[in-house]
Amino acid sequence: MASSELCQILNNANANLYPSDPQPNLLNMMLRVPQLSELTFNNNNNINTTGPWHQVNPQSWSRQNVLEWIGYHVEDSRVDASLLNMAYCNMDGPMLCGMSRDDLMALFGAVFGDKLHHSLENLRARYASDLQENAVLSESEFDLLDNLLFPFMSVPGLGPLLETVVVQPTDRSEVEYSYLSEYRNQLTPESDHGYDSLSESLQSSHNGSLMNPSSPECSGSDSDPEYSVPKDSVKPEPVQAKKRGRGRPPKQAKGFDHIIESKKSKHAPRGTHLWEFIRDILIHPEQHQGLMKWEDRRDGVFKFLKSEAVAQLWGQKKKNSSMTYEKLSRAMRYYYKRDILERVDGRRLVYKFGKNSTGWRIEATGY
DNA sequence: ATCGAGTTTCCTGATT
DNA sequence: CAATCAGGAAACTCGA
Repeated sequence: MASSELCQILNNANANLYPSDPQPNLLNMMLRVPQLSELTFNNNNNINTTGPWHQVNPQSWSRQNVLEWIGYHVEDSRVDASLLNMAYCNMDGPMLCGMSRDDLMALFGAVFGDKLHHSLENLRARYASDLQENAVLSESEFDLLDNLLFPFMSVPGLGPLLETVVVQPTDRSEVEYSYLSEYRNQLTPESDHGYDSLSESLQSSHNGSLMNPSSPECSGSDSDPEYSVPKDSVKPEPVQAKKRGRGRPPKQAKGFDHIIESKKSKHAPRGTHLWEFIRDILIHPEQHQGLMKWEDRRDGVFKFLKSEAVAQLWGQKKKNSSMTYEKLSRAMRYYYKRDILERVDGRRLVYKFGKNSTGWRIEATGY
């Protein structure tokens, strides 16, 4: 997709959203249609950029920083990004900091808006008490961010957009289409109500608050474990038992090859290793209630509460409907050799993070 | 084209 | 008995 087309989409989306009726005060300031020049950034020449958002005081954030920050929380909260309107994201740090909790909740919905507000307050407090505005993050913090930021690209809608808007390398058209086609391929006849594509979702008209809790669209996304485990969407009887996914081919063809197009994304996204997936479930318990729990938070000992559900989630993430705890646990056991996990003897479903795993420690997660 | 990493799948046997 | 653990072997994808 050419950048001009993207700009067109954004402009159309905003024109649809805000035809003529002027909005009051602060909101009004934000409803200006973003111009391409404001939304594109050169890789080597970060106009509008002051640095990574997590290293800069929110008061000094550029528009790009704000976009990245929102994108981070979209992924973190498993929000269906196709419902986000980019116009709401079109603000810089000072403007963002001028918004009240109510403003954010009005724009982003009660739950997500509140989360954004909470995050913003934390960041502001941190920088208020820390004069080193551009302090370098610890290794573990960087590691965590590195792992958490990359999954943007797997957020329906926002992923491709952020790739274009935020990263803007020389040619992303293939990547964008790869992502979009992947999302489409994930849709099944039963579940085909969440989103169609970035452009369609952006061009559709959402009135009022952009997050509508009652909307069925709010309850599912690719990385949205509890809400969209495709219990009944597994397609039986593949037309043809062709090679699929990683690993030794199953004896009996399973899965939904005919749904997933053979041409997959060339990228193996970072931050998608099994242990990272497990870690992220553990450090975001509010989003994965009852799946896993810490046995000893300090020492990194954790337990599977719903082993098969976690396996299903992992399978969902890897687009492998035949994943089981049996197989997942085999992969877990391979981590012992690499000191990513340590053995916990005599306790079923209990594992412990090893010295080569990162990002789970309290000081790194804040949880 | 090749290789290594990181799984995925299957399997057998042991343990809880 | 079912679920889980252990770990070997082979197959596979992806990125380098």
